Amino acid sequence: MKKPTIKDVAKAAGVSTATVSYALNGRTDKVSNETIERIKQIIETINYIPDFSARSLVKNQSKLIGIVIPQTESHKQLILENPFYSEIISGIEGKLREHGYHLLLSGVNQGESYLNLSVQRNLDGAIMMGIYPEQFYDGFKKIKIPIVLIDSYINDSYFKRIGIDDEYGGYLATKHLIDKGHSNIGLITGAIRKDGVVEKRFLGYKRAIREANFFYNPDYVFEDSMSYEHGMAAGKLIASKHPEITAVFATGDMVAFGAIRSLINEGKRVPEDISVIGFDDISMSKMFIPPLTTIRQSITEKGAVAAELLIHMIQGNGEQEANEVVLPLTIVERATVKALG
Amino acid sequence: MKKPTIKDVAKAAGVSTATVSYALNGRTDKVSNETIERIKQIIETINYIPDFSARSLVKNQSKLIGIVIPQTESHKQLILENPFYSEIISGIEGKLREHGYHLLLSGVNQGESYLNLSVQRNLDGAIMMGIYPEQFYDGFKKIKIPIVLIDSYINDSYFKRIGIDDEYGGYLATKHLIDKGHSNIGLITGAIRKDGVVEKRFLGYKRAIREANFFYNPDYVFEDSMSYEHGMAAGKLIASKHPEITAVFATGDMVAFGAIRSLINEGKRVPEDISVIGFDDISMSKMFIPPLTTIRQSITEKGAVAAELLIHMIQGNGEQEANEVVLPLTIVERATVKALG
DNA sequence: TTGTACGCGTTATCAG
DNA sequence: CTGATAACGCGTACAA
Repeated sequence: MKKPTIKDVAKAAGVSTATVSYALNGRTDKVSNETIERIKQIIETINYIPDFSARSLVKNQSKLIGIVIPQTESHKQLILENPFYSEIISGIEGKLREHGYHLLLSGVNQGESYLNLSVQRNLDGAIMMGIYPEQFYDGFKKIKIPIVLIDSYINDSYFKRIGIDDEYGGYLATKHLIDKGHSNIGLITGAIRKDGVVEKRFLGYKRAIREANFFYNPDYVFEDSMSYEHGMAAGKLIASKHPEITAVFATGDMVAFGAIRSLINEGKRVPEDISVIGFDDISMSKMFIPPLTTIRQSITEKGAVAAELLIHMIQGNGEQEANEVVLPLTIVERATVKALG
Repeated sequence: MKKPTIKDVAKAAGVSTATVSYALNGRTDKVSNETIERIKQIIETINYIPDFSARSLVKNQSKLIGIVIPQTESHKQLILENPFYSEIISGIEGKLREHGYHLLLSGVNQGESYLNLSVQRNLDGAIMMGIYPEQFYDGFKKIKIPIVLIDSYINDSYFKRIGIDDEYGGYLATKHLIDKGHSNIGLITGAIRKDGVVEKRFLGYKRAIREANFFYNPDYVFEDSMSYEHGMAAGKLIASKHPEITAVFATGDMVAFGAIRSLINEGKRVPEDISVIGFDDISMSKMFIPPLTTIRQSITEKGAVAAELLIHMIQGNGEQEANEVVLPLTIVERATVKALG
């Protein structure tokens, strides 16, 4: 048997579909309480479940939220291998569900646009991570979909933002190394792009260096991608070409893992010979051996707050709220940084 | 301006909506090629994008696939912290998208059922990981939603299954340790439940032990949850109470990480004092220090194949295909197992 | 409370 | 053979 519709309920209850609809939506002004009770009974027994497609069509809201995350080069796969993203998604999904929304997780094929998806599926909103070409943002503005940006420094009041003070984080990490007596401090980082988080962390690094009256040496920054592999490559370079470097700030934990690995491969001990500090505190960081000293941000909370902001925007309570939420940062000292001398 | 509908296209093209619909679906038997061309032009210029909700309503297919993954106790959050799940989701999403489907990622609130979601959203199919109460499976059968089970030993021809030979994997891991000269081999594992993957791995462990004519000692199996924390706890126990154990088989890589960590904390060296072998080969395993020796399965492929199976079922080509796909297993020797003596 | 038009796209039926 | 008309799927909300 096919699934029951609102008509079946109406028929069984001996009322009109309108009444059922009102009852369902708790419009006590439209239907008497007794009728509501009776209808609820019937819904129970025949096991009626409203169809979201139909609802979406008439109410023009899908209760569906999209999430835009970077993809692999080939655009074939999401980079969920990076635990940072999966943790944040966890946070988003939980909060969304709490408010009756669902999460549509999709990458985008070559050439196509996420905008298409948003329109097709009638997304009520979307959460974006990473930075993209400007036209990408413009597209969303044009179709008026509420957007929350995670870790973005795009300054446009159309979007709400949630992030951390990356510059301060970079400063904090570097300062920590300096306080421990290090002066030749390497930076291993993903691509430094304008308005990206990495740029800010880099800026913080430089500020700490300058503040300590050290010489900022561009040769000490190893910039490529935010990946384990790049960490490996940079670590190797440092071990072989820059033995004077005694400490490294990796702008992401995964990068730090790679660096530590190759440093050890090259015969260095961490932290005895060289200290490493990471950034993010993904769940793996405390499990790593040695446990990673890093700048902690609450990743799951970031996701949850992003979801909350978005829901407020969707429900129209967006104005009375801050355009930007900045989450706190702390340093968590574990076992990869050692005081010098 | 609001988004263009099929009517707008029809008006602009001077044809009926039916014609536009036919053109869109490439029904060359219904519309002349020229008309199709002209309509396509117009669609381009006014930027028309069909609405999936409307489509879903009439075609009764949503192009939406659900995915059921275990949740944390509180039912608040998905366990995406375990990279195993995120990697598999990566694989699923990529393949789904390739075929024009999208992924709905949702946990389930306390008391509610995933069935509700499936009906509401008109899911075309779902992929399930983990094992659940029987009624859960029955529900899906009742509403006739195609389901692919990942890592399940539920034997019911209604479902297609994708997995590995877990018993063999458990055997392989244990045998490897035995071949390296170990005889007192501990097992650290998640809950051993009937028809679960863990049970099979456990069985493989026992088979290898018996085959080698060793004594199977129940005291050597540390069963709790498939978590880093349990690995830690078990490792500590082994170090303190069972110094005679020289090798450990952890039925999941995360568990192995935890075990190694506490073993080291307790002053043991891995692998010099005690060997550890894991299971799964999540991407983190090769990054771990020391790199984890483990039983490798292609997690991403598992997801991709699951998606493919499901799509075939949905498209009705399910019968001509195997009910079960078993992916290969290999042992990857890294640095946590050492030959004895 | 109810009848019903409506939202959007599909498709069976009918006409040119 | 090309194209139009109209009913339909499901739930909502306005006018009565």
